Formats: sequence, structure tokens, C-alpha cells
Amino acid sequence: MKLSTKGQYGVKAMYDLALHYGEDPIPLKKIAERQGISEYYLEQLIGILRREGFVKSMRGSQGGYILADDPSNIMVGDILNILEGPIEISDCIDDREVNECSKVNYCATRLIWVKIKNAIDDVVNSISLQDMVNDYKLLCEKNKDLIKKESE
Amino acid sequence: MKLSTKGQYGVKAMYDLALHYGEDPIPLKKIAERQGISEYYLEQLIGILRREGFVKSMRGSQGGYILADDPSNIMVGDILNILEGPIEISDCIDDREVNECSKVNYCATRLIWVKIKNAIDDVVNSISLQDMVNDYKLLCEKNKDLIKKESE
DNA sequence: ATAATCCCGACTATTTAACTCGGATATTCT
DNA sequence: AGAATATCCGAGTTAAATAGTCGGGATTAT
Repeated sequence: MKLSTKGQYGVKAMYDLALHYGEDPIPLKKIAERQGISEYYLEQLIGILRREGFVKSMRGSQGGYILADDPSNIMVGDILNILEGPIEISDCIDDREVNECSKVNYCATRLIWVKIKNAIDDVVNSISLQDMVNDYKLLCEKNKDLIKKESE
Repeated sequence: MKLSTKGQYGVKAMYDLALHYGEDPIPLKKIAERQGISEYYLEQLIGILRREGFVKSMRGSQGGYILADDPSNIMVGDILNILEGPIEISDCIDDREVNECSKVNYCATRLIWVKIKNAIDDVVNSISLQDMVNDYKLLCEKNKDLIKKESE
């Protein structure tokens, strides 16, 4: 059970843009380099994100991409939903079992997939790009302190 | 983002066995029919579950499968882990970015995949086969009441 | 003996993931 | 104007995983 790289790459790229929000547009090449992703492949993914309105593009020399909105308004879940498709764990319609409960249109396992889906949604819809940036900066601070102490 | 059918089929089959726990062994053919799964395909899956000690098999005529343990001791997570493999959402080692935080061995997105994994684990490790059976029986009761009222 | 059933390994077809590429279009800089 | 830099678009490729199929052997109740 695993996520595809689409979602991973998409979140990484968007996070990279979030780190530079408010600055000049970032060309894809830079993002791909920094995040260790194939540039050509990322091109496809960011194309999707652009069409969905999550990033804006500037063509031509000095062009690149910027976030279409404030990082605090973009949730990880938004990105994953678009790149991975909605979480459709099961297309479960199980009605063959004609027994004492025959009238029940019910798949015993369906509830489990629903619970899993909800749990994932809760997580990814609660984390914004800004949260990720904050976490990163916090870690940097801690690290600086650590280096400082080491050199004392 | 979706689960493979392996996990779905496996849970369905185990649930079927749980419904008949304590009775005679159930042949694979019955399970496959009732749950709407290819018998040959299910054969592979249940083979894995047998080797891992989750079900016991009886060969020969009147043979079949039974749960190796009480349904309350078998968690949905156990089944999924074996059939889908552990949840390895990302094999994220991202250390290329040499900037002001260069000493930090840290992947910005890693925390997200960890959180997702934990959320899924929490769900599937909290649901036993017995829970599923209870849910089903509860639903049957409700349904009976409903039919009763309708006929009044 | 025979029918039912598990057991095992190999085979195949389909789909998906993960890239790769060629060339068109737009923009800036010199 | 022209070169360089980028986005934009669609198509092609490769490799792996998924899902399913099959043949035949071993075991056991009737």
C-alpha cells in the first residue's frame, strides 16, 4: 500500500514554491533540481496544478511559476486530490449474498475503507503549505542553536 | 490513491470465515462465490494468509479453511499488512539541498507521509474481525425492525 | 475408487507509473 | 531583430505491478 510519486512530487514542488512565495517566479528547472525530480516529468504534474488554478505561470525568459494563493490557503489534501485522484479505495457493491439479511444492501468491508479514507482526509486537509514552511523554519532555528552550542 | 484488490479480497474472505467461526471448514469455492471473487485468484491470497498462520486448512473432501484464531484477535491491519505489504508511502531521503540549513538531514514532506501512515494504522489496527461481525449483526437487527414496521 | 478439496508454480493479459522527447509558443534581454 | 529562456502540449516508451488463469499433483471423506 503506497502513494504514487505524483503526489509526493506535487507536494514537494508546491512546498518549494511556498518557500519562495512573494518572490520572482521560479522556473521548473530550479524546482526539479532542488527537489530531485525529473524536470520533464514534473512538467506534466505542474501542468495539472496550473489548470486547476493552484499555480500561475509566466512564460518566456525570466518566467516560471508562482503559487496562485497564499500558502496558508493551500492544503496538502488539495494537491493530493488533484494529482492522485480522490481516494477511491473500493468500488464496493456487494449484494449477492441472499441470506437472512437479504434486503440489506451492504458490503461488510465498505465501512473500513470509508474510515481509512476519512482518516487520511483528516490529516492532509489539516496541513497547509504554510504549516510545512513553518515546520522547516522551526527546525532551522533548532539546528542553529545546536551548532552554536557545539562550537562553544 | 487506492488500495489494491488484494487487501479488499483478503479482508472479505477473512470476514466470511469469521461469520462461520466455530463451524465446519469452509471451502474456498463457497467464499469466492459469496464474496464475488475469482476462486483461482483467491487461492493465491489465502495461501499467503495460511503460511502466515492466520487460517488453517483441511485438505480433501469436506475440507476447507477456518480461522486460526478467535475473530476478536485478528485485526484488519494484520491482514492488510500481509497482503498489501507494509504502508511504505515514501522512501524519502532528500539531502541534496545544501543551503543555510545544510546540516539538517530532513525531508520537508516526510512528516506528512508519516502522519498519513499513522492515521491509517490507527484505523485498521483498531478493527477486529469480530467488530465487523458485530456491525453486521447489528445492521441485521435494525433491518428486521424496519421490515416489521413496514408491514404494520 | 471417486469426488471434493487444498496446494504449487508458472503463465498471460491489462493497466498504471514514471519517465522521455520533439517541437510549438511566448517573453525578456541584448 | 535575434538569441536565450521558459512554458505548453501531446505522443511515445519502458518497467513493474495488478489481476486473473491454468495444469496438474497431493490429500481425504464417503
